[in-house]
Order: sequence, then C-alpha cells, then structure tokens
Amino acid sequence: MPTISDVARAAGVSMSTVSYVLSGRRPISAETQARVKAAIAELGYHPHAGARALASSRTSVLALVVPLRVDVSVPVIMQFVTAVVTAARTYNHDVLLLTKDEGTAGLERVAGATMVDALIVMDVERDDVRIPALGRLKQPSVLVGLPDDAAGIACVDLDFAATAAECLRHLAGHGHRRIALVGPSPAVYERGTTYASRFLTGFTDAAAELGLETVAHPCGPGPAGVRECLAAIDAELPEVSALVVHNEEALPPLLEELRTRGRRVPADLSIVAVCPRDVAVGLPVRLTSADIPAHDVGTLAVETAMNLLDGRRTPGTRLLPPTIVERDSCSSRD
Amino acid sequence: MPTISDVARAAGVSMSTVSYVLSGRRPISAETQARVKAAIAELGYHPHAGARALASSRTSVLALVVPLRVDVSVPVIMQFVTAVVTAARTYNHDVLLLTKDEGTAGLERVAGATMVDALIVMDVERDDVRIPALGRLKQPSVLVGLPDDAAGIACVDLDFAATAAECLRHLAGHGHRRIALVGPSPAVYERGTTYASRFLTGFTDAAAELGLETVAHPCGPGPAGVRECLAAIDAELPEVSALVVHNEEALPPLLEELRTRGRRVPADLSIVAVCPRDVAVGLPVRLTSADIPAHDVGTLAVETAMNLLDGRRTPGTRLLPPTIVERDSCSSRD
DNA sequence: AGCGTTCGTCGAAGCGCTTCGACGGTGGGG
DNA sequence: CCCCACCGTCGAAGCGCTTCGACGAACGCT
Repeated sequence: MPTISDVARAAGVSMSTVSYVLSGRRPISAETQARVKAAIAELGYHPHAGARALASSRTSVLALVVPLRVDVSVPVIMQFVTAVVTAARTYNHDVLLLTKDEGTAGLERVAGATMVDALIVMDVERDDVRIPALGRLKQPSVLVGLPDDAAGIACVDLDFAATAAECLRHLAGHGHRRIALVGPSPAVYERGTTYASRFLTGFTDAAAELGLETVAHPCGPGPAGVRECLAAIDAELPEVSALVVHNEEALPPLLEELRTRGRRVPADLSIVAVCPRDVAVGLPVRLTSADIPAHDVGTLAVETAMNLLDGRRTPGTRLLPPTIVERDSCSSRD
Repeated sequence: MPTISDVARAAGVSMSTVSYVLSGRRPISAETQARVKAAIAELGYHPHAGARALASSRTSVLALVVPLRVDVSVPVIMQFVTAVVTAARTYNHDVLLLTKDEGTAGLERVAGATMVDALIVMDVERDDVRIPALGRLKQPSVLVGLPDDAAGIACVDLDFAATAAECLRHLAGHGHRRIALVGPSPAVYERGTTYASRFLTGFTDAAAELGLETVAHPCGPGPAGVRECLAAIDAELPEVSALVVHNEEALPPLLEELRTRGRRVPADLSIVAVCPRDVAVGLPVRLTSADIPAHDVGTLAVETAMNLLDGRRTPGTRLLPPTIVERDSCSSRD
C-alpha cells in the first residue's frame, strides 16, 4: 500500500502538497495538481482512513441505528436504509450500521471511539432513553421520528397528523361521512412510537373539522386481529362506508376478510391505506394510498446530518408533507 | 475526550501498560490492572478507533455489501443483515454497509482506505466481476452464494440442490408422483444468481433418482406471471398433484389464483415452498416449507470471516443443509 | 552463590495523515 | 523603485495508539 509520501516522491513534491491537492484546502497550481494526480493514479494510492481520522478528527462515516424486529414494516426500513446509504455516498460518507438492541451503549461506543461524524437514529420512541445519551455526545445526531422532547436534537419524519387529515379529506371529498380508522397494533401504541398517536390525533381533529362520524381502533396481528378490529368498529359505528388503514401488516388479511364477507372494495367499502407505494400496488386491489416516503425521509436525514456537520443552522424538526395517490380502492358515495 | 496517556497518568503507569491491559497481549499484575481499569472507568476513556487502526492496522469493522433492489426478497436480506451485525458484535466488530450498486469501486474504496478488516458480499452472481476485485484486496472476504469460480474465496450459502431434493423427497413420501417446480422469475436466471440453477439442478436430479414426473418453469412477477407459469406447467405435464414453489413473491398471487380456480390447498394440490419461516406462516394457508435460514447463513459468514482474520484455515465453501418444516399445505396422495 | 528465566513494566519509535507557520517569488500600488 | 500582499509550496509538529526491545526484580536451578 503506497502512502502519501510515496505519492509525494513520485510527483516530486512534498507530502503537504499532496494533501492539499486532495483536500483542496489551499491553492495548488494546475501543473502540480496534474502531476500529483497522475502519481496517485499510477500508484493506486488510497488515503488511510484511520490516519486521516486521527489527524483531522473527521471520519467520513455516519452511524445509522435501525430497529431489529419491530412493528415498523421491513420494506420501509429497507427503503430507508438504502436511501441513507445512497445519500451518504453523495456526500462521500459511508454508513456504519448499528442495531437498536444495543441501546445507548452502541451509540456511546461508536461516538466515544470517534468512529463516526454523526448519528442517525430510527424508530425513536416518545420518551426514548437514547435522547439524553445522544445529547452527551460530541457528534451531532438526527432522529427519525418525533419524541415528546427532542432536547434540541434535529428530527425528521413524515407529517403523520397532516397525513391523517389528508386521508379524511380525500374520503370526504368522495362523499363519505362515516369513516373508521384501522390503526397499528396495540403494541405500537404501547411502545410509544409517536407516529401512531400523531396519526390518531390528526385523524380525530380533522374528523371534527370536517364534521365526519368516525371511530378509531388498533388492529392486532393476523386474521384474528383484523376480525376483532372490524367487530369493534362495527359495534361502535355501524355501516361505515370507508376505512383508513394505517397498518401495513393488516392489509392482506383485511382484504381477505372483506372478500370472504362478500364486501367489495371499493363498491361496498372504500379504503385509503397508509403505506409505501409498492405495498399499495402489490395487493389484489390497487390501493389508493398516502405514501410513506421512506426514501425521502432517509435522504433528508442525511442532508440534515451534513448541515449539522457543516455548522449550518438547521430547523429543529422537518416534517414532510403527505402525498395521496389515487388508485382503485376508493369510490364516490352517491 | 481523555487519551490513553491521561489514563496512564491517572493510574500511575505508562501508556504501554494501559495498552497491554486493554489488549491482554502481555501479562499485567492484577493490582495494576485494577488501577488502570478504575482510571478508565472514572475518566470515561474510549480508545480512538482511528489511532488504533493506524497503529495496529486492524479496524474492528466488517464491510457488508447488500443488494439494493433485487429479486432477492427483502425480508431475507433484512434477516441476513441483522444476523451479520449481531454476529459481528459478538466478535467486537462493527459493520459498514455498502450497496451492490457501487460495484467494485466500493470494495476497492473501503479496502484501499483500510476502513475494514474483511468483507462479506451478498448476492454473488455466476461470473461476478467483483470476485477478481476481491482477490486483489489485502483483506479477506466471504461470498454469500456460489459463483462458478470462487477463485479461492470462501463461500457460504444454503445448499439449494439438497433443498430441492429434500422438497421432492418430502412430496414423494406423501405419494406424489407428478410434481411441478414454480421457479424464480426469469430475471433471476438471467442475472446469473446461481441459487436458481442450483435448485433446478437438484430438482431435476432428484426427480430422476426418485422416478418422478416433473416440470420446471420460471414464474414472472404478479398474478399475470403466476397464470402464465401455471398454464405452461399444465401444458407440459397435466394434472400435477403437487407444487414446489421456489419464489417468495409468487406465493401470495399463486394462492389467490388457486383459490379463484377452486383448487384447494392441500386437498386438491399440495405445496412445498422455499422461503423463510415467517413468510410460510404469514399466508392464508400455513405452508409446509424448506426454510431459508438467512440468520444462520449470516452468522456463518461472520464466523468464516473471523476465522480468516485469525489465519485459521477454513473450508472454501460451506453449504448449510436444508430443513423442511411440515405445516398445512401438504396432503398424502392415497 | 551464581546463572538463566520469567514476570511486569517502561520508553520510544513509528503508523499515515492534516495543518500551521514560514518562505521565496511574483505582481501591483504608492 | 520599493514594499506589501498574495500565491504556491515546504517542513515539521502533532493526532492517539500499538508494539518491540530493554530492564530490574524475583525466582528456581545447579
């Protein structure tokens, strides 16, 4: 492995000149630059990451903390992760992957060892113990989600309250007046991931504003969970004409259950789902949906982290606006 | 951030002693160890990863290259990734995540910059261009998959040939004699990921050995792909009594299609699927399946990498034996 | 008693890079 | 015409750690 001084010798310049060519932190004449670059190419020189980190205290690595086995849907996580890795690369950064189950220890380890320049943390809970830990680190961090108290840490997420409102507005626009929310599993609410309650609040508020009759009910896993949820809805508010489904896992068994009951979508019952695009189009009925823009959120998280690193001031919280895509699961009510 | 010399001063020893306490590479008396450890805890000392890498040329980081958007199912990738991260942590290593779309450049970058000690590469193709590139690196690597020529690089994977044979043996044991293989999408074969052809070969060979009548057909995406595949099968070998499905994506539309045709599973048609456990149990019919042990393969990949790093000799290729789990999609034929 | 070992510790030399201050040379302004 | 400023480059001082050789002390052996 050639070192910077090999390059310097080959190009007939000093080490520092090579370094400045690479970093662009001082002006170097065009010809010198050319010679240095030629030498670099010829020798196949790669700067040693450790040495660079030691000398500059910058690593060009971002930590990304992902949930392991959660109720957050796997495709969404995957989309988010690839968006982060891809976006990080455009800033010449790499991504170190941590799992949530390491808790604060993982954060402290990689930050304490100066392995990363910044951290991006997914699946943040209402009162996440990691938030105070992140506050103590010398590296900046970005939360994906919206805790009760972000303690000054940057947050990015989809605006779930606005998304719920938009779903209702869409259905109301099609003439629906009695609408039920099929929510995430009870476990999600208990765990304190706030997207569930933000969606619910947005749903309730918008319903009041639009003068709609609504119920909301969580939905446990599997066909049994779906049946239970539908029964609860039916008991509280009979004859709803539309469903807002904020639960990806429930979608397949829900459609199956409706089919066996002979309720046609959208003829008898309209549905707006909250899910990523590919889920919406991959089911028996192509669902009208509010998109979960995992890709955009991931990209935004990286951009935010980079701004933080550059010392640029950043808004504390950035919530992405919802997008409803009309497909085949929503019909007009007379 | 305290440094090793702060710790040394606090403990009243030299830097090297602290280092040896940490690495255990030389004997240090119990009392000295205790004093050093106390100082470390008190100061909240974390060794600087860059400095350590520079001095020792070991990084305690593994690179993991994942496919971005492929026909490999997302849950399988996710399981694999989490297994790798978890296993790496048991060896005190972290994981740097790269995407396949960076190609050889990504490998050369992280290896050249000495960011990682070893590489694990998923979704290896028959004649993968990354194999020669990996061979040129000074770090060892582990392939997940089985290319035509591994060029001396370690490989780990599920034994797909044996898996196919096992599926047939299971069905034959239930009295089935006419069996069709619903294979991966044509794109998978074309891309040259060898698991598809290994499965097919195993299928064909075992069929001959067991004296079964079989057909095999790839299956394109969506309900259309499924219908086409079933038609082709029916044309070539009418009245099969069982299906081996080596295509996770096809499973939901396949079951749906069979349902609309009034063919009951398993009463009219038996199915053995090749998929991870959770997929098998998450469908309308709990499927008898050959498990895709993403978790085990991931763990094995990390173990192999660690053995390589320790200079321990390792078998070139390790194929995991299949496991069939009996559920509700397989009935006996008189 | 003398010698060779082993044990526990220290000192110092790097690992490869960044960055700061310095310095000769050139050009423009007074 | 001189001085100052700026441009392009160099030299050297670290960044924080590992590791090798060395060394005194304690020990067992003959």
